[in-house]
Amino acid sequence: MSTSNDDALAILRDKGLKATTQRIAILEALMSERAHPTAEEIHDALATEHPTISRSTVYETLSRFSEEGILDPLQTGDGVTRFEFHNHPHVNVVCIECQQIADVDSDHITPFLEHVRDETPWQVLDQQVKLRGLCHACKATKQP
Amino acid sequence: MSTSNDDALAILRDKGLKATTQRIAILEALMSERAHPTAEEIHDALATEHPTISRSTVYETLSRFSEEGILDPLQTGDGVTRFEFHNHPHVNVVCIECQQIADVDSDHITPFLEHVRDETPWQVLDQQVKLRGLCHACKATKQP
DNA sequence: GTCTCTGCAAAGTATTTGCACGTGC
DNA sequence: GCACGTGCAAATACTTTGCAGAGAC
Repeated sequence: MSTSNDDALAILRDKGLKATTQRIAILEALMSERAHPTAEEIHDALATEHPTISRSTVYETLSRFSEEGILDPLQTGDGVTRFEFHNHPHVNVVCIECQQIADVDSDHITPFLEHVRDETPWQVLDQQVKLRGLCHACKATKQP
Repeated sequence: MSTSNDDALAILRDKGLKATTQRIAILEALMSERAHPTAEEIHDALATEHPTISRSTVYETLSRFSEEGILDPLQTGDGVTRFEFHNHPHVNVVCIECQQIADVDSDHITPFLEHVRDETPWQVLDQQVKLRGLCHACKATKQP
């Protein structure tokens, strides 16, 4: 039993979700990934270890996890939903050329979000800061 | 000729886009709307005045306008893309119950975004801050 | 006159649904 | 044992494409 397996198990238990093989596999995959995979990519990535896992299970599991706040869904504008493991507040930067996504940590995020939460009369549950631009490689390609 | 018509015309000219009846209609609709309509909603809204406008024209025009920075596309998580006229930086708050969207202005946004731009090595072209939560009405319904 | 835009229908793609079976607790 | 989760296939919904004709400049 790996550590990440135990971690995944603990998270599921904590949320009162049944710890099935598939859910643990999906959660482990997302915890170890630094990428921001799509439902399809996760499905394909699990195909080797779990050849029988179905698309609907992956979709169902990902949306369940998102509801529970275990994952953050992220829409980058290319029509597919990407997922990342829910971390401390951070900024996602999306490259408009290669669709790559990176995370930026900033000390300014938390105080900023607190300000905004004070300024809206709504009850805020979740937040997302997204930048669009050009990554190193694509910037270089565009300006030779 | 209404003022908003002239405004729309000026924007199209400025971007070097041909000023067709359909484009002016779509742009006017989005400039006067305080809402954040979907492509379908825009198509339906224009049906009375322009019964022959087609879905593909609306989609094509909206994505063209987004490319040019005239509009901001906004994905709220319900699977459809919404559009708003490109304003000064602001925060979008999305109600997870009724899918309503509101805008929040905050003096803290611009300085915050400047900080983040300094903290990433990427070339930032555009930014979006999105909060998810409960609007007044839905909050009241949830906590009677 | 030229080139871009429009409209139609048809295709493509991500995601959801219904339902029978299987599995964790 | 019972509820919840899974897998399959088919359906749905949003968006895109190809192409002929029309309209802006």
